[in-house]
Amino acid sequence: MQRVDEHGDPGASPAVVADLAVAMGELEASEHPRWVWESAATDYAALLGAGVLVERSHDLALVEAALLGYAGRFGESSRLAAAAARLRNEPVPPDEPARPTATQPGLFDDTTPRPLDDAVAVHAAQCAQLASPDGPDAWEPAPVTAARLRLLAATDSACGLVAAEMGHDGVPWRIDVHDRLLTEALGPRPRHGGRPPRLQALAERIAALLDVPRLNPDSAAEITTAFRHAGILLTSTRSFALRRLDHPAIEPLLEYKALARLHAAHGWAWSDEWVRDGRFRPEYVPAGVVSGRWASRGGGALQIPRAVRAAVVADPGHVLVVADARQLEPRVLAALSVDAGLIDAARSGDLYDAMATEAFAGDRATAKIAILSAMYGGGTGGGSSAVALATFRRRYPRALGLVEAAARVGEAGGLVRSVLGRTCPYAGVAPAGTTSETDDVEAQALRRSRDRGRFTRNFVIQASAADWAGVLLAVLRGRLAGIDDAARLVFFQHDEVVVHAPQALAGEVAAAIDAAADEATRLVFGSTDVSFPMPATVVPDYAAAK
DNA sequence: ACAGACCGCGCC
DNA sequence: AAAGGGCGCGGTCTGT
Repeated sequence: MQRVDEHGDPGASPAVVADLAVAMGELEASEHPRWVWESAATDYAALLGAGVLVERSHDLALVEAALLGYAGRFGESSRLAAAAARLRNEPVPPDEPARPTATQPGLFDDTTPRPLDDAVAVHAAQCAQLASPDGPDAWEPAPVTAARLRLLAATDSACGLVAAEMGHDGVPWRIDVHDRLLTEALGPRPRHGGRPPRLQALAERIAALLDVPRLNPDSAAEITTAFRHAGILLTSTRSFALRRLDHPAIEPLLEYKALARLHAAHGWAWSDEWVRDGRFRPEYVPAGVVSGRWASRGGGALQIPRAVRAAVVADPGHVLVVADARQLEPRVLAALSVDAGLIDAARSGDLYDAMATEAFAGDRATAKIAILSAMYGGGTGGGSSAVALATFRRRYPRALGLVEAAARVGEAGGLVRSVLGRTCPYAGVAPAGTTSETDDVEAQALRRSRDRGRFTRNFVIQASAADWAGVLLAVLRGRLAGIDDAARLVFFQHDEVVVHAPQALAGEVAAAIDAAADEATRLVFGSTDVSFPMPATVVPDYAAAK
């Protein structure tokens, strides 16, 4: 263990302790320092196992990743060993292949001496980079100051703590409720795998209606052939395309697809694999997505379908406090662009409603399409979304100007950053399937350029929204710790949090979420007129939240 | 037989 | 109605 100051300079010489978890627990209680470690994903997980919680950290791997991105150095390893080797101008050792966290050596079971000097050196270098950011030219929606980049580093580090704690605690999950939901939808669980009764019945009905014995509805090729024999040419077997067709097999096929999806992705096998002791325990990866959104490994944690959310039930005497930031991305666009009209709309609790009243003749759906098209790069065809986008351009010129500026930079091959300095990667190779032999080279280049523009256009918004959500999470974690250890974040999904808490604390938790949203807004956007409402509902189970 | 690409769909 | 951003995952299909 080594003490360092806020610039990363070491003070006294390293201390050797007999029991690291005990020593850290004592220091945490007496001094609540900012712990510097390679990665909460490995190091904090071990500490949590020993029952020690910490307040603050500096996550070398997460900060290294953010700083590498800021410097435009994508694809380089953010592991401590790699960062230390770069500092020493030595060859960078290859990353070990990813292993499940449980089997990774952490602070507590590594038999080799920890590279304490490496950690001290890399930390000091990161502090220096955070104090005077240095990176390639990039388009920024707001100047990325040292203060903003430091906030990004602190936020990613805090999110590392939240992710480790959520992974450790797990999401409350009632397998009996889950089983009941599945049985109601699919029929009883088949004993030896295979299709549940309702799926089998639907498959047979579809086969009969298309006159193809043993037709497999999961096979796009078989479905396409079967419909061709029935006189219908399919361009795709996606639900939205099928829905428009007129054939008696369509309705059971759509039903089959929905139920088959439930069975395959979140059915009994999923429950067997991912739920233990009444908790669903996925692994969260903070900033695992280029935009800084979280990713997850295993169990599809960020895609829990509405159909099974009733299985997320609070423990006896407890409740779930569920809150999502309403229309987060449009509000981020309003705050970044300082568009007077959009800021006006963002004063309202329902931004789309306000836009509709102001500019879309009261048509909320069209108002929503207009702003989503602006942020995602839609409305380029001649359809109704193009008309909506034209109205948006006229009424909210600065907002559209911001995303179009970001798109132009991307089309020209440049970099863009989020409000806190998260930086988009350079264009990679064209994804497979986006080229065809009939295209000439220029057409392919043009499409790549436009795809890139759509990506950077959205990146500015999505990544800045992820900045805000990360700060919210970091602030909320601190506020919850001030209420009671029993009030725990158990789920986070882009713009939504779920807190599991004793019933008596529900009101305090809801107030903490509200205050955390305000604080995040002030930290990220300063004194903006845009409000970021995050109303909480107190529910017994997740399905009751919306 | 196995690996990786592709598709489709759940979530935001 | 139409088709634009980001993911993870399971099934099929294809190439070796």
